[in-house]
Amino acid sequence: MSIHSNYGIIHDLMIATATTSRRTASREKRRRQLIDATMKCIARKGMGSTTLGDVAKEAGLSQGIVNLHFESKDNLLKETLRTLVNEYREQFDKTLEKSGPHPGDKLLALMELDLKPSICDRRKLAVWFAFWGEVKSRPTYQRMCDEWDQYYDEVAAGLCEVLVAEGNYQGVDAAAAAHALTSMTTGLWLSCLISPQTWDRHKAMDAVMTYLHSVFPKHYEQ
Amino acid sequence: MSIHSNYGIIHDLMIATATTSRRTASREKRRRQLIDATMKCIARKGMGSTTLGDVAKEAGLSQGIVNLHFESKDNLLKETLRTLVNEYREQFDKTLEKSGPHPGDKLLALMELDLKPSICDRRKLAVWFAFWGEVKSRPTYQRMCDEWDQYYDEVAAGLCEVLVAEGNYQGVDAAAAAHALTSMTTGLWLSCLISPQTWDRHKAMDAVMTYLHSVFPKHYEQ
Amino acid sequence: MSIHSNYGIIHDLMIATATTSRRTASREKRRRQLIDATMKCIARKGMGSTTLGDVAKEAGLSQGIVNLHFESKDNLLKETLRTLVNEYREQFDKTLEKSGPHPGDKLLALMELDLKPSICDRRKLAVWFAFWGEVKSRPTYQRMCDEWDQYYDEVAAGLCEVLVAEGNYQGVDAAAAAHALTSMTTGLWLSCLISPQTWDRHKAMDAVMTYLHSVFPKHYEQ
Amino acid sequence: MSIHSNYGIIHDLMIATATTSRRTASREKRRRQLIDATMKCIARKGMGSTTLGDVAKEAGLSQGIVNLHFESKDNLLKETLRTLVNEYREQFDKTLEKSGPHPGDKLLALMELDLKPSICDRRKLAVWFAFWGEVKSRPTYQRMCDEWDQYYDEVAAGLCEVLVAEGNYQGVDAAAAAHALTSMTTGLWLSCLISPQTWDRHKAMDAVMTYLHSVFPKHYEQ
DNA sequence: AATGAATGAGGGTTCATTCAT
DNA sequence: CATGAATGAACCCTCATTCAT
Repeated sequence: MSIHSNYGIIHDLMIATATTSRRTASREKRRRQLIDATMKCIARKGMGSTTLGDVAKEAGLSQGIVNLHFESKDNLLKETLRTLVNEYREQFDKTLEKSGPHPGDKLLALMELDLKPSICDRRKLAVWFAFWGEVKSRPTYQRMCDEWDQYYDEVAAGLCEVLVAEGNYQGVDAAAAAHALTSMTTGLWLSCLISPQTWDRHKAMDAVMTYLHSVFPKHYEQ
Repeated sequence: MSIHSNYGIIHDLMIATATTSRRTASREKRRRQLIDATMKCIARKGMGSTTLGDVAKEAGLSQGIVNLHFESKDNLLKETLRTLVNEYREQFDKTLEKSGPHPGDKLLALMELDLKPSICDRRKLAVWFAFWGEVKSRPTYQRMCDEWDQYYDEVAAGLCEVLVAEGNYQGVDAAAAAHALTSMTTGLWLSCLISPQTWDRHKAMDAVMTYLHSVFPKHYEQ
Repeated sequence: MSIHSNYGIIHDLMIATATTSRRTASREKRRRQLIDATMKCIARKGMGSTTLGDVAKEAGLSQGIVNLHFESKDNLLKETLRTLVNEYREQFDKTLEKSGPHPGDKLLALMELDLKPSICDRRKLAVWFAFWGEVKSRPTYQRMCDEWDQYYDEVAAGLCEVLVAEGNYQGVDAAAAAHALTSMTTGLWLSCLISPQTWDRHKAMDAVMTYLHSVFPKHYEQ
Repeated sequence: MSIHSNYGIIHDLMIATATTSRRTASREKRRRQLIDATMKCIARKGMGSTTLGDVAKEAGLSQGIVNLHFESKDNLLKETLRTLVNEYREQFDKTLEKSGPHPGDKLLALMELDLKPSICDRRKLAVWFAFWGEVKSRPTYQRMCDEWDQYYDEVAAGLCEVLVAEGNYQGVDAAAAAHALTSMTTGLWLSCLISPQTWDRHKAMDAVMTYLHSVFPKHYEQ
């Protein structure tokens, strides 16, 4: 499968936020402001303890504001997750685009992205894990996360395939290797979240490099 | 560091449940019954939507029962996490003990444990992720998870060290490799939770084997 | 008491709407438009569930419009009741004026008016009953309804008096008979509202005729 | 149709309240207490302005009590209407049973019942009208009121039929006469509600007697 | 030890009202 | 005049907790 295939898998995730027009500009800005406040609250107080009052206060607005713009708390959370995913995806795609032309460069760039300060930040990670913690009981969350994961995996698998072919690595299942890699970042995020004193982005990057070097020794130096 | 060192790191996790005596036997049984019910509810409804009423109903008991045995909901959840960790630890230690004598066997056995049906089960994983989702805002949860992670990492690192030494693998940081491995299982769990139709325990095990084979080729066959 | 006396009893009910001038013509039109929308909403959703938002939407105008024209919801409702009463009164007076010259004709015409489609319509009746349902706790409503009832009763009593005198009906209390008659229409309205499948205007008219024939056999045929 | 037929028409209205048992005795008592409080509040403040807090305070209990016993405000109101109807029906049936054996006696007794202090009381009437005011937009209320009305009408029609036959009244439609009668009480109730200074039970009774005397002169004296 | 009725604080939500545009 | 975003009080409802039994 080519690296560039299936980039549109989660295209529908974008639709909802695509309606920003001149007339609704301020409306969209408000929504974004509230979503940002929501993330901050979730990071600070946890999902279960985040009330609409907290969100409103965090945004410097009034009680009823969330229901005015999102109809319900449920919807606010859904839109927050959607934004979280879209934002990540944007950075993901931009990274894919701007990184060196070689698949090896791209794969490394993606790993670096995952461990960049803007992403591998405890506050942001807390929000991701908060949503993942509800995935089992919230089909909507599951679907959104699933779509994104599929996409990420396919891109990573595509890149690994090229590496495997290029390096003529014997007995390496590109898809499995790719997923091992993407799984690793999730696990490293948890470490950063749970053990911030033991783990940081740099140690995490070391672990990733160890892996890359082991699987694709011809492409990645120690 | 030896494989068998520091087994006592999370010893204090055990204290709370160690007071089981003849006189309080039924009390402990009730507590356990309620904790089991709590896990079921969290898996089914999510942490935020699990009420003490739900737990009581799930246990087939009456409304006030939780406060009678746990004083507060907060405490119930804390004890639930403690139980979750302890239970995992017991299986972990037993696996470590019963598996083949060679560190390579033990490492593999631990990986297999993580992907066993009794552990890599969506309902159980949902509970883990539910707690992880609150880690950032609940120092108590963080501490419990942290202690456990430290332990797991040290054991895995100890095993990897032996492998690295034995295999004379050049440029492999045993600690990093070990953590990459433990991180991977977390990520694979998330995949199983989020994409049950795409991922299952066996595909996850493939990813693990790919990794082991790449990092420790002399110890693990494809 | 003459039939034409006391027409001015509820004269003050008119004051509020009497200020229509050229300059405020459009203002009055808007008010009327909103009052109509209010009635429609009350009929459809009930008084308690009718919000200013509903009214504005029904009128095809914007949220704050009602407060702009009526200052408060309370006031809107008061004006709605006033309009309801005035409208009925206009038809009442016109009927009284245009019907045959004989009191017997007039009395019958009034009864027919009450059971005309434009009045004995479930949507309209729903509005009347909605206000009557609040009479006990709203002195303003009570006063408006009371004034109107007094007027209606006096007119009806005046007509009946003439009939009693003319027919030399022995032992008939004109006032009581009149009130029995006006009460009947109220009850028949409730039947039309509650049991639209059982009751309609024509059956109701039969009941009225049965009564008229019984009390004033010389004036009304079966 | 015989007087005694179809007494069971609204029998199903009774079912809901028939579950009073020893074990639920206190529960039923609470429900009744709350329903009584609800009626008082509706009479005093109106249906739209009656909050669950008002009801609880009126009952001398706490906020959440209503939802504990009735699940929702909607349900409380529904049960209140049911109680209102059942209570009336009980008095109705008892009156029918205990009154003199002759249909003429029974019909008169029913009219007297409607104008008795315990029924023709402004507070109680306010509750009836409050529900009638919502009938159009609440099918449940409509159905309950409708069933009751059908029953009342059939009984009254049955009694009138006997009178018509006995008195050989020419050209009197028993059903129409009966309904005219029952309608009248509704209208008289409204008069008592709206014009308490002008109307009272006794004047209302005069109107009823005027009617009875006019329609069935051989059975009722002036 | 266990029940389950009762409490009351606090949540999500609605909505009359205000006000900048 | 008219709009519609914003406010914030007050509602219904939930639920952890208490307590009499």
